Amino acid sequence: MGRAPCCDKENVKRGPWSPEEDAKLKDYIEAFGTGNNWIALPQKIGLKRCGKSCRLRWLNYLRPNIKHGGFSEEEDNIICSLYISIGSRWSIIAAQLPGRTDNDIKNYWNTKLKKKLLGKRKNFNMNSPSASSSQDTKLADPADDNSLSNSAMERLQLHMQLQNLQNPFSVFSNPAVWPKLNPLQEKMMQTLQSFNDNSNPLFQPMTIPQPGQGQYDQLYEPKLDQIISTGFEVQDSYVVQKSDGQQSNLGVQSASTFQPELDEFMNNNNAVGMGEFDCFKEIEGSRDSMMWWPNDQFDTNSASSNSWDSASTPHQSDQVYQDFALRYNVY
DNA sequence: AATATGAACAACCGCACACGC
DNA sequence: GGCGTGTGCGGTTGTTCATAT
Repeated sequence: MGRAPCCDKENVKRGPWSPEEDAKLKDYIEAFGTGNNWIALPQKIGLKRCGKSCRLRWLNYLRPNIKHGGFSEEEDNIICSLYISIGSRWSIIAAQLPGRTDNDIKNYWNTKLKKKLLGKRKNFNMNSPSASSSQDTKLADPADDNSLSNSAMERLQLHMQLQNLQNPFSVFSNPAVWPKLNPLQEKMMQTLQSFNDNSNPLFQPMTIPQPGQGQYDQLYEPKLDQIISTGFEVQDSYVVQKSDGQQSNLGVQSASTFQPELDEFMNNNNAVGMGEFDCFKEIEGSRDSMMWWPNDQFDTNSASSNSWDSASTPHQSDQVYQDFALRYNVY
């Protein structure tokens, strides 16, 4: 038996909200709050809307202090840095940008930032006749012009590097077969390599305690809560400013280390000499075949799914934490 | 001027988690 | 512990507007 629908779809209005509906919802919530029950709310105020729709409208549009459009360069950089680090965790990224919603950031990324970052697909298709013969390309559908990566290609490089560090027998352990990197990515790799010693916890993911273990509960869970909570904002240096005024350095080296290059990159400054990304040609379309996680964390039964598909992860919140822990010095 | 195409944004959908019973 | 329900989230679709042909 499937799950009961959250509302009677036949009798709820859909589509764009009218000013009158907005006013009703806004006035009520400002006066009485949501009552922790979105499903019942539309009935209370006489709106023929689904509760989920009301919630979305409030959170993304009507809520006070919401900013729309006009993303600053600084916000661009934060979004890009965090996307490279944690992927499409839009709610977490949004928590770093006061006044921005996850939906807004997601749309902004999909329509503008991604293109700004990766360049136009058509251009590098035209410029890379060899791409169709690369060994990885056969894994993609070359006719699928929408196969522009859903995750930043920079992330792919970082994950490949992690694969190498954790599985020396992996194909990714052979630099000779790696895609050619652009200068920014090369610097990322060099920096990551420099961390590759036993003293750096960044590359000891297998030592991370699991939920339920004392060390996890005492050290990691509270830290994760702290990271995910909205009570802080990111400074330029990625030092976390908590709501109580205290600062906590999360050590986001993978982001801050590359900030100058990222700034330059985002400004479309070609001083670093990358008009097109050779590595993107090489690995274009190979994302579906990539294992983004260490082998022992990857469910081979769902190998076709991407790394963010919860079906491939044993427990989403645990995976969120491990994702953070892999990239941030959360110790 | 009419039509096609693309960009931007709003809204919806379905899944998974949290939580109370 | 199992079940039902509300909520949060990310992916996707729909709509509108701008620009190109």
